[in-house]
Amino acid sequence: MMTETAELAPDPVSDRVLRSFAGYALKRASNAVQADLVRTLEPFGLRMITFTALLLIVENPDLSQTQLAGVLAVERSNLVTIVDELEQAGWIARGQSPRDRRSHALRATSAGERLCTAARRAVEAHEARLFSSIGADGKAMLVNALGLVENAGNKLPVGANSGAAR
Amino acid sequence: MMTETAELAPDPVSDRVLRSFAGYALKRASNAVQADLVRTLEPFGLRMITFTALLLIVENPDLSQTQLAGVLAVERSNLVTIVDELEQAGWIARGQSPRDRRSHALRATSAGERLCTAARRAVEAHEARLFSSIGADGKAMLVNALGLVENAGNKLPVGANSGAAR
DNA sequence: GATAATTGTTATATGCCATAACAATATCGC
DNA sequence: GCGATATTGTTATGGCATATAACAATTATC
Repeated sequence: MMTETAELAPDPVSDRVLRSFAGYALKRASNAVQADLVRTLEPFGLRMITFTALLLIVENPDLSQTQLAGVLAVERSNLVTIVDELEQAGWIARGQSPRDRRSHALRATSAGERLCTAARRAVEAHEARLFSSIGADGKAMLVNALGLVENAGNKLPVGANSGAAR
Repeated sequence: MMTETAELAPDPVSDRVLRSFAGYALKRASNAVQADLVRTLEPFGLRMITFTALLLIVENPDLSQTQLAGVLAVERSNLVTIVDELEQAGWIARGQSPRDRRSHALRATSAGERLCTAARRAVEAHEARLFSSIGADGKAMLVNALGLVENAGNKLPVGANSGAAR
């Protein structure tokens, strides 16, 4: 939980009280991993959201914008500029859906597929670099534990209406 | 890594390709924990950032805004409205620093200390609820592993200049 | 004493995210 | 078959978080 603290300041105040919360450790680790991921993707001209979108389009040719928005957990209106960015860079194309003239069929271009392959390798190297410190067994346990914690977080107390976490 | 996916859509596309990344699990768990924390703090009229600020002020009476901004990892300019919010609610007060007329000495009021105690208990219950699924040993291992991953994420490759993760 | 740095504040810009509204199109119910 | 309803993608807009710049008052340094 909580906001993350920086590392240096005159007369720094301890974040020891925050470190008693596992949620704080979770947030700090998540932020560090994301910051490293941002640095990893920057040379490819990709942001996290555009890399994820490209990867999903490569893996699911002809998916619609509504489907992509769903799996990315973003509003359809906010997906438009994400898809625009990938299209304008020449990495994907909006095709006509054969069954529904309202829909686009999103496909990666050859350039997009090549970029995706290269970026995915870089992301896998970023993951290997960050998670090698805890070993393969440690990583498997971490991912398993995170899944349990996520499920617990998404289970609401009695009386609360369910909603997607963000 | 990556953006999180929602749970329901017509013809949903699988996020299986994303689940191969541990960073994705990390982000999903972090988002679920944060969403639950937001729900936990809402009845107290606190946001995550204001709860953390209040907790730090309670634990460190007379700290300055610059110190608080440092430990919260926010810009001094953006701390102003956070402190305003706590002050206007009557939970903290900006006092004169005895040694430096530029500085404020931030202190919690009695009401602020009581609110902090109650909110902290609720946050501890939120943590217990979310992390009980992995047990005390599992939680300790998780926090340890997260620390290692965070450290690896903050270690930059040779040639990169160091910067605070966010 | 002059200069530089610090503290807190204000102003501003940008990006992200949410909501509303709409045209074109598809589906549903009668 | 037709009217009502829903869906898809887009545009517009507002709020929030975050970053940067500039400034006055004050402190620290040389």
